Amino acid sequence: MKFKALKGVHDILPPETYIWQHMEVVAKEVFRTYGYKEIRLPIIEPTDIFIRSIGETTDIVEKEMYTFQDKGGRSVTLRPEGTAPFVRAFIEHNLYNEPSPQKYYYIGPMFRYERPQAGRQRQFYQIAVEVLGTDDVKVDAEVISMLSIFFKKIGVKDIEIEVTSIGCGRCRPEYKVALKNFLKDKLNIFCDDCKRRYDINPLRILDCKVKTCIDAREGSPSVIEFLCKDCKVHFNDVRYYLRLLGIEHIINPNLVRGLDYYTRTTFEVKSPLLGAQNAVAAGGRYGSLVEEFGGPPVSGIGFAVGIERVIPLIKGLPSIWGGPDIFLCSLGKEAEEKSLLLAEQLRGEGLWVELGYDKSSLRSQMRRADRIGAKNVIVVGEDELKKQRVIIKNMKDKNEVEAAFDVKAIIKTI
RNA sequence: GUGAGUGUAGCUCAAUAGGUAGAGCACUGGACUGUGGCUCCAGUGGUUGUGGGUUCGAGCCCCAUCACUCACCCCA
Repeated sequence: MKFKALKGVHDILPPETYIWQHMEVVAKEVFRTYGYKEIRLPIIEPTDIFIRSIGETTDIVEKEMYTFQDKGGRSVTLRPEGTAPFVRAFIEHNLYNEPSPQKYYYIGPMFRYERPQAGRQRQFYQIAVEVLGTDDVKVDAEVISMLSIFFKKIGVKDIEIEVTSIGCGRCRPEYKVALKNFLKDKLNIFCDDCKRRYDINPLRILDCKVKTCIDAREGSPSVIEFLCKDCKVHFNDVRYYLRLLGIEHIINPNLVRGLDYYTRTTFEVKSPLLGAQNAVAAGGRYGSLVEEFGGPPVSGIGFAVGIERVIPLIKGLPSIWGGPDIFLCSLGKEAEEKSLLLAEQLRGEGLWVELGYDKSSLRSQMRRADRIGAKNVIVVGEDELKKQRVIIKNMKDKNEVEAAFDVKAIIKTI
């Protein structure tokens, strides 16, 4: 019987784990300079928080959630996204009593029961940030700027930032009506999916890739024209600050977000180098989610980066993948014991030290040292023990020197 | 959930008209009693995804099933 990982769930092995670590280190460092603090959240939550926030009729809730009953009969769900759990925690711990705005980030797995394909798995990882407690447009711009700087710092260049505003609870319904009116008499031209979307989520028709649909929606009203006065001012300010910060971006009124809680600013980072799933990060403002969850009437904004989607965009491995500082070759039982002790002492000094564990010839130990990329080899044999000295060989320039059988002397020599 | 493609060694792939599975890389060891990379040699490793069927005989043909991949839907 051979066991396998579940469909859409992957092991992440070295050396890829080094890229993951690198990405997390860079993210944390960038976020720190903006004042973000880490928050660690459960990956399992009461089912209701997702239904209430993401939206009852969204695909995520209708067919993609890992939902089951626990032994106490509660309906629980592996989180399909992070904002709802974050808002739950924010309110539960009264974090709005901290100085405003509150800035947090979290890193971890999300779960969606979907058919896997390039850039999509059932367990996937996100690096996400959330800012609560302010409506200030500068934050919208700053969040997008931080995201762009993060990509720059990890060396991802082939990306485009798309921004739009989808209005608020007042103006969006008006736009929906106007859009449906415009599309109504052309409905027979559209593909089957779009016909279905017309009733469920007409905004999504704007995102359809079918050529006839693209032509048919030509001249449709733009969400931006329908923004109410406040939303319009807000969006114009976002654009102003993005320009001020010199963030290259595209205004895409057809940008569609899948989650119901978004209001006003939404944005997406795409890469043309990826497959059909080309969004590497996405986010937006959520104006009333906190209040709907029983918290104070504060607005929030955040984004999530899909780690698996960014990985293929990072060119080459960071050079942290080196070899051991020292490889100890030993010959004979006494030498093996002395080497074991010496290794522990050297490690205590912060060095990466490997041993030739299996009794084998010096040749074979040397070969092993070479294969794993050891920088130095120390030979401990009978002669050396007798003289209480060791031979240190630099593997790169092949030079050999002698040193006293002593940690300090060895460190000084290498 | 829908559609298409692919399944042979750890990895990349061979196997002519169906005749009983091979190479390179990797790994381990040797040539070189205590010195790596190069070279040469050897070894480990496969019920050809699985189960049926056709056939004297199936990696190859047929059916089913599973897995993986890509795309749709949808999304990070």
